[in-house]
Amino acid sequence: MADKLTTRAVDFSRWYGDVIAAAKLADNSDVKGCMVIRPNGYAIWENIQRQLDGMFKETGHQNAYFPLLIPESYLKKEKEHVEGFNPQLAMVTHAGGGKLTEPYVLRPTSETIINRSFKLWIQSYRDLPMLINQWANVIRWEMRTRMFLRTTEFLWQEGHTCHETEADAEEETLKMLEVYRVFAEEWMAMPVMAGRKTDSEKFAGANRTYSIEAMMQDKKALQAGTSHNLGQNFAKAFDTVFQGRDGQQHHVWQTSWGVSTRLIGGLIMTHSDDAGLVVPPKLAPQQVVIVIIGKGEERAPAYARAVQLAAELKKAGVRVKIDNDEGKPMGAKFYQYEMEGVCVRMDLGPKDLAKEQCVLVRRDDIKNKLSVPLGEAVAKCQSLLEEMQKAMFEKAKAFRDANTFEVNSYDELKARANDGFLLAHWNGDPKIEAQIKAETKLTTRNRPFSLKQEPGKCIVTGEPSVGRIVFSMAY
RNA sequence: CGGGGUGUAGCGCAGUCUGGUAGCGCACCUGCUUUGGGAGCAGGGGGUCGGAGGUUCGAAUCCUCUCGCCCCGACCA
Repeated sequence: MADKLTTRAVDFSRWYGDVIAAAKLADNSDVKGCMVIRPNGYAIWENIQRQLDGMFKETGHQNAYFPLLIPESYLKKEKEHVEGFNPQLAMVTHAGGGKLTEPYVLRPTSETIINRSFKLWIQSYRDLPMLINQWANVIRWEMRTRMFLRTTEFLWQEGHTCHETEADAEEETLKMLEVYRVFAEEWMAMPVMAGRKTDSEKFAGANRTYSIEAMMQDKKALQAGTSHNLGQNFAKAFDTVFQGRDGQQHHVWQTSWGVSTRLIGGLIMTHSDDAGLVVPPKLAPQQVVIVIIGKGEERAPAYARAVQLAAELKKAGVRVKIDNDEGKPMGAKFYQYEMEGVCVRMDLGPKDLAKEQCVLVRRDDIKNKLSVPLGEAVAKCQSLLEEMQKAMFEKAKAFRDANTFEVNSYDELKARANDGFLLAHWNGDPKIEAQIKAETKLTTRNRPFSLKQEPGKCIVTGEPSVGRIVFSMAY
C-alpha cells in the first residue's frame, strides 16, 4: 500500500485501475470480464440502489424478479432486438448431464421474458399502467472489458412499463430519464446532459432512446443511463394486448430504462484524484474516520472522546468509524484513507485535547487542515459533508463546461476531437454519422434538451441541420 | 477474431541466454521500540516457477503442445 498511484496525467487508464485496487473496490476474477466487487465497492452500489429504489417507488414502480435463463426463441421474436444482441449472447446448451432441446440465453436484458409475464398479467386498460422494476445481474459477452465500465457480467436495474397510449409511454420514458438526471447530479455529484440518442445509437428494439451523458476527467463521454420508448415492438412480438376503453384489443405501449454498476466507474473517473478515490458524501461507504494520534497512555483520553463524538455523529446519521490502531504510523493511515475515499478525516491526539479542538480534513481538499473546537466538531463534520457534495458537483460541472465547444467545420471537429464535447451541426443522415465515426472515432452522444435547437448547415455536407448535436470520444 | 506483451509467494519483479533443486522489495505474523504525513530492529510463515508431455543423472531455465491474463483494434451500458 505504500506505493503511489499512477497519476492521471501519465496514464489515465492505469490510474483508473490503480484507484480501484487501492480503494479496494474490485478484483479481477478468473473468468474473463467478470469482476469481484469488494465490500467497499459493493457499499457504494448499495447506496446507489437504496436511493434509486426509493425514487422508483415514489414514482409508483414495484420490484419483481424474472428468470436469469431465457429460452432462445424469446429473443428471436423481436427482429431488431435479436440482431442487436446476438453477438453478445452467452448460452446454456447443456444441463443435467445432457443437451437441452432448446438453449437458454443468459439474460442480456429482460424485455422478452418480462413480456411473457406482461401478457399474462394484463387484460384490460384497468391493469395499466404496469410499472415494474427489476434489480438483477445480466451477461453480455464483450470483446473488451474494463472494470465497472464494461464487464461481461454486471449488476443493474431495469425498469419495464406498459401503458395505454403512446403519449403515456413517452411521458414515462422522459420521467425516468429525469429521475436519472436528478440522481446523477444530486447524489453522484456528476453533471449530465439529458437528451435523445440518434437512431443508430438507440437500443435494439426501441423506437426512441434517451440518455444521460457525463464527461470524465479525460474529456471522454460516459453514457450513464438510458431510457427507451419501446413503442409496441415487443408488445406485437409477444402479443401483449389489453382491452381498451373502446372495447377493442390493443397492443400496450412500453418503456424500459436502466442504470448499472457502470455508474461506479463514472463516479471514479469524474471525481477521483491522484491521491485515490473521491466519492460524494451521499454515496460514500465511509463518511468520517476519526484517527487517534499519540503513543501509549496518552491515546486513552483521545479515544474516549472519539467514542463520544462518533456516537453523536452516528445519531446524526453519519457513517463514521474510529481508527485506534497503534501499530501503524499516522501518516500511513492518512494515505490509506485518502486512497479509500473517506470524505472527512478527524485527527484527534493529546495536543488537540489540550486545546479542546480537533483537526478536520475534507477529502476533496486534503491540503486544507481545519482546527475546530471539539464542541463544534459534529456540526462541522456535517457541514463539511454537505459542502463537499456541492463542491464536487460544481467542480465537475465547471470542468465539463470548460471542455464543451461549438465547432463549425469538419476540419475543426477533427482538430478538436479529443477536446471534450463538441456541438456541431449534422444533417441527420446515419451514413454521415457513420462516416464521422469511422474517420474521427467521434460518436454522437445525444441531442441535449438543454441545447437550444437552431437551424444551421451540416459540417460535412453543408445540408440543412435542425440543430447542433453533441459529438465526443466515448467509453 | 487480428496485432503486441506477459505468466516465478497476496502484489511488483529478478533468476531463463550459459540446466545444478528458488530469491528480492512491498504486504502478512511475533516481539520490542516508535507515533501530529508512507517507522526501526530482530525473528518468522508462505511458491510442486500457468498446465501437459519430452530431452537430461538433474529443468523455472532447453524442445513440443496447450491454457490464462493484460494492452491496442472491430463490438458495446
